[in-house]
Amino acid sequence: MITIYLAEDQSLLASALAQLLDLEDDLHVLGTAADGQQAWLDISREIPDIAILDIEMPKATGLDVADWIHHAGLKTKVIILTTFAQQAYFERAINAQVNGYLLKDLPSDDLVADIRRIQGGATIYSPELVQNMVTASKNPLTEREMDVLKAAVDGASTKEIAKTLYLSEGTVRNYLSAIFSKLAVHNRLEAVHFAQKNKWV
Amino acid sequence: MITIYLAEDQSLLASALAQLLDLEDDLHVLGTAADGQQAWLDISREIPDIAILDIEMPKATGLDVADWIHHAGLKTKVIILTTFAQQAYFERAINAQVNGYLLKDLPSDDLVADIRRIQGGATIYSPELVQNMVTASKNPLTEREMDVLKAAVDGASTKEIAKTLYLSEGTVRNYLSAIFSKLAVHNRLEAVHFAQKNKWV
DNA sequence: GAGTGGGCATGACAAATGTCATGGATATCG
DNA sequence: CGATATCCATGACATTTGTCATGCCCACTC
Repeated sequence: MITIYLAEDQSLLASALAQLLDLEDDLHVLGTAADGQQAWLDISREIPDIAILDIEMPKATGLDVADWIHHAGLKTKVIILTTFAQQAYFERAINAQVNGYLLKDLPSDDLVADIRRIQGGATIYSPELVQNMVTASKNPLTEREMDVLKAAVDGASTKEIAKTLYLSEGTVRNYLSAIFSKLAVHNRLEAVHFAQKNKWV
Repeated sequence: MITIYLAEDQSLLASALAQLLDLEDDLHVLGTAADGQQAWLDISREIPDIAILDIEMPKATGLDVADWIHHAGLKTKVIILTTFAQQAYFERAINAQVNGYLLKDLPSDDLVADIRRIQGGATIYSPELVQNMVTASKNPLTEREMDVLKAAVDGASTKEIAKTLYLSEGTVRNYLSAIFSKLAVHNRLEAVHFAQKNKWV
């Protein structure tokens, strides 16, 4: 019997999936949570065979929980189950040594099959993501440039950015100009769009 | 026996939900689709008792399909099932006279119960949304202002906007200024954020 | 150690953006 | 009808934003 813990903040999916998995003879859902904190509390106490974690959840993300499980040395195998193929997320998940990274864009039968294979020792990454890893546009911005860009996404003025980062206004404008140049755009709005599209922010 | 058609582009949720609903003695899932076009083709041919439609799908949204069902005068009852409580979506759904508007943030057992009640003639709107309808911020922008704002969201310069809308640059700047004033912001980036948050664009 | 390249920081200057006052057209109300 | 209000459109002006040349510091290479 494979014991499973499910953390997913969209109630409909969580409850549907929990019921469905429980119908399988060899699977048993120990519990579910709608936020990362609760998930970690339960997982660390019950030590399920498999933890299926959504990424975007209140209080703590699935990646946070994956880190904690990894650092605590639990035997629980971790499956990240998320909506989109986000490079940054994926890289972090690999570092946390998750056993599976699957997209919600797969049929539930496949998920069941993957759970069994992962329990058997396999590591399964969604093919789309592995492919992406090669082609994905690397972020060409320096750390400081990212600081400035992050400070600018919400529409803060040069003056405000300068104040929060303890820079002169000219410096802030210069960073932004460098960012535009690297991203091949010509104003903040376009730069923010670009960054958001690539999930840098 | 209540026949159901399910349109949902997230495969995992679609397949999980389909299996789950089918387990109920009095429910039967005729079919599923991952895009609006396919959903309409099937629904118009098979005329299920209930169509459960996600909103954001490829090719045609669930709201498009709801409109078509309404105008074709099918007996099929429509349930919109979506993630977030978006006022604009909700209003359009009401105009299409949908029989239910539910959020994915509810347990699957509740969904099953709501399906039965709707088949029995009830109309069920998510309480969050009805409440929102009262407090929701109405869009204070004029038609022309919206034109300008839409032209500006992708980072177009004043000159570009002026050209596409056949206005002088001064006029474009003036519209933007009026927009900022009405939205209580001070630059394009903030205005775009505001508009996107309220789903005006 | 000299030379090279990259990141960090700045100020001067040019270009784009935001604000304001104004005028015409149209609709509403007493 | 006149008074009032709203939307559309514009140009003048002030402010903010974007570009460029420059200098410093550090790491790497020859």
